[in-house]
Formats: sequence, structure tokens, C-alpha cells
Amino acid sequence: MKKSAPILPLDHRSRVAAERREKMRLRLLGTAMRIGAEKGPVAISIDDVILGAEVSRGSFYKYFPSVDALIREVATQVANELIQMAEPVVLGINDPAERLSCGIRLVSRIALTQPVVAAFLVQLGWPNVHKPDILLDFARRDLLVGIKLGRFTHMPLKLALNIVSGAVLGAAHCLLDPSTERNFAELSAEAALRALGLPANEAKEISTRPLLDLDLSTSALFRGDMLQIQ
Amino acid sequence: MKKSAPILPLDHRSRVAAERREKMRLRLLGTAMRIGAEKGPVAISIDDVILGAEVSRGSFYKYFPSVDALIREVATQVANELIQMAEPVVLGINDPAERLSCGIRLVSRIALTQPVVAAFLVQLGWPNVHKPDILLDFARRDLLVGIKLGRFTHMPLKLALNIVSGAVLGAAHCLLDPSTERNFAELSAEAALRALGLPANEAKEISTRPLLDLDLSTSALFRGDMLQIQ
Amino acid sequence: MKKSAPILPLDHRSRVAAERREKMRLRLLGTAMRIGAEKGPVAISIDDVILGAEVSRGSFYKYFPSVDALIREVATQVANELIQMAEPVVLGINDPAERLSCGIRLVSRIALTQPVVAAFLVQLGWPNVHKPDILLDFARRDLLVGIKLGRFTHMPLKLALNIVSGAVLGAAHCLLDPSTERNFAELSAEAALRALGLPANEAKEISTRPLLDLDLSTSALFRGDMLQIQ
Amino acid sequence: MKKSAPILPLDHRSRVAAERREKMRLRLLGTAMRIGAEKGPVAISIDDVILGAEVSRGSFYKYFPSVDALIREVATQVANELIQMAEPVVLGINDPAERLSCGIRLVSRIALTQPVVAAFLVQLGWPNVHKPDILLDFARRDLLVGIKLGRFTHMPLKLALNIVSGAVLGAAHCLLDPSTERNFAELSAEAALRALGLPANEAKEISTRPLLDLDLSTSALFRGDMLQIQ
DNA sequence: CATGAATGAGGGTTCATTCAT
DNA sequence: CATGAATGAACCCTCATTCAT
Repeated sequence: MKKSAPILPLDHRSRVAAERREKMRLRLLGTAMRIGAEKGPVAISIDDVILGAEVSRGSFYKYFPSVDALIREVATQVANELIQMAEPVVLGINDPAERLSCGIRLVSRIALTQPVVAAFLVQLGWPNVHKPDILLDFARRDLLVGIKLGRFTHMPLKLALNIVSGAVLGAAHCLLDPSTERNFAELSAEAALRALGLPANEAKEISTRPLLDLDLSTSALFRGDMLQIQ
Repeated sequence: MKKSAPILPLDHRSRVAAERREKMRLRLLGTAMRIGAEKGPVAISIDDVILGAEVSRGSFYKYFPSVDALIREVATQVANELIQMAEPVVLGINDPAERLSCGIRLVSRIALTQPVVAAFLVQLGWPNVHKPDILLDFARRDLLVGIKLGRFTHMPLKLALNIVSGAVLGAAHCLLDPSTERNFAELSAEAALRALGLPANEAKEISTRPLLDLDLSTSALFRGDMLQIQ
Repeated sequence: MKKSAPILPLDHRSRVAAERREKMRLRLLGTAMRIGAEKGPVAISIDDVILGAEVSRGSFYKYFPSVDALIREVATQVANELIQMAEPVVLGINDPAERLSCGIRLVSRIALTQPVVAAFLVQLGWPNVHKPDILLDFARRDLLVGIKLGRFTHMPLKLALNIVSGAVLGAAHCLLDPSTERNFAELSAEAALRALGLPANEAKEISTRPLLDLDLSTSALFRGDMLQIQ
Repeated sequence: MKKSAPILPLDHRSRVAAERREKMRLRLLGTAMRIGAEKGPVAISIDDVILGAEVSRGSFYKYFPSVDALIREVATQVANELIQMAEPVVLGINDPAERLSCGIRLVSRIALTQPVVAAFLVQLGWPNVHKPDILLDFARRDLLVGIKLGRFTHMPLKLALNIVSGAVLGAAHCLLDPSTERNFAELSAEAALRALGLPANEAKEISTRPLLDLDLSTSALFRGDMLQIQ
């Protein structure tokens, strides 16, 4: 039994297996995201997922302990990948206002290239300010700095987070509708900066600075989205 | 025979019956609101409702044709009652900025006295800008007027609606946490006015004007909430 | 209390009450028959009946102890009225063959004037030869006599009853379809007589003898049917 | 790796699975038939079926999309199996009269060996002459031919179908009662032939010709019936 | 060990019957 | 006392999870 097995090096075998595992995991997460984008995260059902990902029921439970775990996982995964893609762009900017403006614009504009990702984000709904949230954490530091420096009006951090959340969520929601103005993300960022206390002209200037689109090639999850859309 | 007697009794009987009917309807709506506030509107199940309202399965269907109908009904009912209570206050104000500020403050501050109502509102999530929405409609006219008059920055109506939605939703969400500043509603309204384009000092002045609390006594649904909380 | 009551003679009062009672009973039976004709007797629901008869739920149970009782009652009532109407016509006939032919023709042709009655009969389905059945009993004696006299082939009574049942049920069923030949009842009776053993020419001659239509005016239940059809 | 081994096992595995599937399907159909035989097809409820077949609720829906589908399926399945079993016997006969006589006898006599099947058939009730019916279709051609050839009296096809339906249904019904004459099926077929216009002596002769019993071994559904009865 | 058959709790709806008013 | 509100048993259907093969 198992005649040829010992010939192959064990580390190679396990590496291949781990790769396959990761690929399948992403297939499941991607399918879940697509379904969540359409019907909302709570409506993600195992039947839809295993049908969409062409996986057997039993296999699914090898990757996720429960449907709820999958739902949580896909949410954090989406947030993580968004951050990972936005970070390098924002990294080179010092001004917290511009950093936030860029963040808002970059994430909102996902709706233009990756509607599924944006729809999923919108379906997630209002982030819970009280619980730790990876996307909010991303903005938190800039808001604190901006307020401390007096660049933003003095206000509770929660309110500042609300402003940013609303700007991103609202813009993403609207941009999913093709009839919406193409620069809606910029206008939303501009309004957020005003809400944070920047003068109108400065808010406009910052929000209209040229900004490259995100490089999605690093994201396995979002690349999957693009493939589906083609 | 039976000439005069039945006239009053019948009238009385049907009146009493109608009253009881309405009371039961409100009990069901109130229970549904409470459950929706906790688990989200989509998770409202008939079992939970009839258990909470202490009504039999069969009775439920005498009041609502389906669970879906109940869910829709409770959402519109909550929105309607909010409007009905806010309207008389806002009615005496001409300035669209102040009208909106009052609206945002009044609705957000519901979280302080009627946490269940506010939680339900928050669970409803981001309103769909594209579909007609009774609460958004309430703000729409003021935003249009404010933009046309140049009191607000020129911007797409959708963006203005986003700003107001975000201010209300975010503030209500935060105010549900007892540790949140008591004037959070005012600060949120102020930030919204800034986002709409008002100068910072004017935004602050308008949003801190004295404002009476809503009169909730007219709302059977919300009064029910208070009773439940006691 | 009850000032004027004693003036009226009790027997008059009770007679009027009994009449009203009977009228309502017939309304309920008629409605049940109509519903049973459409959906089958088992599908007669109390809601449909009280809606159709414009009676309150509570009242219904004053007239029938249960829905099942109503269903049984309407079946026997229909059978009884059919017999009552057919009997006077058949009474003057001596030949068992002709008596049966007349019976088959009369009952089948109900479908032409009272489709609801016929549809109900058809929905009742095949009569149970083993249980006492009022309609079968009507035929039973003639079949026994006919067999004993040698006018019919010697055969088990059950078989003879089957022949008659089938002729009536089948003809009624077909005659409900307007495209069916108008003399289908006669042809069905003729075939039944052949099955019972009569020579073909005699079967035809007997089954084509002129036959008056039933007088339905005596039947409260069927008159109701006619009114509905108009 | 895994070169030759999996080929057979997979094949074998899926074959075994398909067999088990088919067995379960038959168990469900058989149970449904049994319940339908007792209470009538419309009264087949999922609870009774899964209890009777000792299957879980969820499993049931893996085999049938709905209870209605099961009810339809069991009716067509029963009809199909009857035809399939009767066909080879009738195939060798040319005379339409004898073909019909055999068909009537064979199907009726099911009541003697497979009372459940017969009871189900009886509960199905009078076949609808207007809708296509697999059992009626079986007789239709012979009747048309017989009438055209002048072997049967000239009559509407519907009437001829009624005669056959009545003969089968009535005989099956009666044969379910153990006290009924054992040759009731033959007598019923004989009467049907007379009704169709054959002379009495010929009807008798044809209907008493020796006839083998059906071979039920090919029918999984009916064999199941027998097992249940043991 | 990947599979998918089986499970059963849970959710939605209907309807005969009772009973306070 | 006629009424119709209230009841709850009985139905149908879905879906997350387990487990034998």
C-alpha cells in the first residue's frame, strides 16, 4: 500500500498540500463574499457556498468550523485586504487630512472596479464603533493625530470615526449605482474633511489631488472578484 | 323588539373591540421592534414574537398576513412615528440648516429615552438612497432648498442625504452606549452642517440652540417601549 | 326586561324561529355543496362556508357540531333530495329495467340543469358498496327484482350496483363538460341495461322513451343552486 | 499516485449509492402509496410518510421536491407499473374485446394479491376522461378500434371509457372485500363487454378464458407492498 | 479522506374548535 | 345569544451540522 509515496520529499508534499489548502480556502471565502454582497452576510448559506465553490459539504467543514466562522472570517479578510492595498499608497503621506481623504477615496472607489467587494462592505453595514474594527483602526490614528494637532475640530473620537465611516459607506453605496457621478468618492471625502473641521477650499484641494488606483493584483480574494466579473 | 337598547351597546362593543385590536397590534409591533432592535429586522421570527407578546400562533395571523408583512410594517411604523413626532417641532423653523440640525438631534436623541427604538433604527442600517424612504424624504426637501439657496455647498443630493443619514445613524449608534457624551447628538448635527458647507461657528451656534425633547406621549409604539424598559 | 315578549304566542315565536333555523341550515348546506362541488368534499373548510353563507363562526357550530358532520350531512342531503325528486317519476313504472334506466337518466341529467349538484356528486366519487348508501339503496331493490325475474343476467348484486353507479357517475361527469353529447345520459343508461343483460334493441328502446325533466322546485337545496347559477 | 485502484472503487461506490438511493425512493413511494390507499392521496402528509418510512424530514426533501410532487409521482408510478405488467400479457392478443377483458381482469385482480395497490387505485377515484391519463390511454386505442370494426356498439369514446373505468374501479373496490366472489373481476369484465355491445355468450366466453396472474416480481413498488403485508 | 446522505431543530402558515363578551 | 377573537395542533419546508462509507 502507498507504493510511491516515500520517494517524494515530505516538505514538498506538505507545501503543495498547504498551497492547495490555501487556494480552496480563498475559493470558499470568495464565494461567500459574492453571496454576502448580494444577499447580505447573514444570508450566506452553506448550500450556496459549496455550490458556488464546487466543494463537498464535508470538505467545507475541514476549512471552517461553522458557517458563522466563515462569515466572520470573510469580513475580516475583506477588511484586511482593503487595508493592505491602501496602506502603501497612504504610507508616503504625512498630513492626516490627506491620509484620510486618500483612504476614503481609495476604499470608496473599490465600487468602480470591484463592485462585489464594495457591495459586501455596504452589506456589512455600519461598523461598530465600540468593538475593535480593523478598518476603523486604520483611520483611528490619523483622526487622533489630526485632532491633537488642531488640524481637525476638537471632537470625540467616536464622532470623527462616524464621519469617516459614513463617508466611505455612503460613497461606496452610491458608487455601486452606475448613474452616480464618477467623482462621488472625491466629493464624499471632501465633505468628510469639512465635517472634520477643515476649511472648504482646503478640503476641496486635498480631495482632488491626483490619486492612483489601487493595485489589486496582490489580493487573491479581490482578483477572484475580477475574474468573476469578466 | 329590542328598539333602543342595542344601539349604544353595539356601538360600545365594537369600539371596545377596535381598541383591543389596536392594543394587540401594538403589542405585536412593539415586540417585533424589540426583537429587531436586538437581532436585526431580518431575524424577527414568529416564534419569538408570539412568545414575547404572549399571543398564540393563530392570533398573530389575524393581525398580520405574514411575518414579512410584520417586518415591513414595524419599519414603516417606526419611521412614521419618528416623523410625526419631529414634524411639529421642525414646522416652526424656516432655515433649512436649522431644520436639518433639529431633525438630526431629535431623532438621534431618541437613543437616550427610547433605546429600543434607536437600536431598531440602527439595525435597519444605511437607508437605500435610491428607493423611496420616508425618513430620507423628510430631509430631502430641506437639502434641496438649502443647496438651491446657496446655504449649503453645491453637491449631489445623494451626498447630502448621505451626510444626514450618517449623522443620524452614527449618533444614534453611539448614544446607545451610556458612556457616550450626552451632547453627542448636537456634535453630530454640527459636523453634518459643516459637511454640508456651513461655517464652523454657524454650525455650532445652530446646533446648540435649545431644543425641547420630543413628546412621545402620542406614540403608542414608543410609549410601549418605555413601559417595557421600566 | 323583555317587555313585549309575553304578548306574542309562544308557538308562533318558536315556529318563526324554527323556520329561520331551517333556512340558515339550508344556506350552510348549499354553500358547503357549492364548495364541495368545486374542490371536493374533503376540502370544505369552515372559513369558506361561513364566508359564503355570511354566518359567524360561532353560529355555524349552533347548526353543525363539526365540519365533518356538515360534510356528511350535505352528502346525505344531496342524495335524499335526488331520490325525493326521482321517486315520483319512477313510481309509476313497473319494469325494473325501465325504472333503473329512468333513475340513471334523471340523476345524470342533473348535470345539465344543476351543474353544482352534479359536480358535488362526482366529487363524492365511487359509492361504497359495502356501507349503506341511500342512493344505492334506491337501485338495490330494482336490481334484486330484475335479477330474480330473470330480466337481468344472473350476477352478484354488487356487480349490478357497480354497473348502475358507474353509469350515473360517468354520465354526470361527462355531462358537466358542455361539449358532451346532449343524449349522453340516455346512451349511458342504455349501456348499463346492456351490461345488466338486456338485449341491445330493448336497452335502446327503453332508454330513449320520453322522460320529463325533474321538478326541482321542491328542493330547497337545489333551488339555491339554480339561483347561484343565474 | 493512486493510478489504478480508484477506478473500480469509485464505480462501485457510486453504483452502491445509486442503488441505496433507489431503494429509499421506493420506500418513500411505497409508504406514500400505503397511506394514500388508506386515507386517499390528498391526505398524504409528510409526517405520516417520514414516520412510516422511518426517514428524517430533511431526507425526504432530498428525494422529492415537495409533498405534492410525491403524490403526483406515486400516482403515475402506480399507473405505469400496472401498465408495464399488463402489457406483455395483452400484447399477444389481437381481438380488442379480449384485450380489454384481459386488461380489466388483470388490473382488478391486483386487489387479490396487492390490496394496497388496489386500494390506492380506488382512492384515486374516477379518472378524468378529459385529461390525459396513462391508464385510460391504455384502453383508448382498443376501444376506438373495436368501435370502428363494429365489434362494439357505435358509441361516444367517452362512454366506452366510462364503461371500462367503471368495470375496473368497481371490481377492484369490491375485490378488496374478502367476502366478494373470487371471479368478480371476470364477471365485471363480462358485464363491460356486454355494455360495449358484445352478445352475452361471447362476453362470457371471452372473459372466462384462462389468464395467468400478473408477474409482480419486476415491480419494486408492488413487491414492497407484498413485503409490508407479510 | 473526501463525499454527500441523513438528521432534526427551527421557521412559516392554516384551520377546526372554543369561549368571553 | 350571536359574534369573532383566541387558541394550538398539524402542516409544509429549510438548513446547519454530523458521520458512515
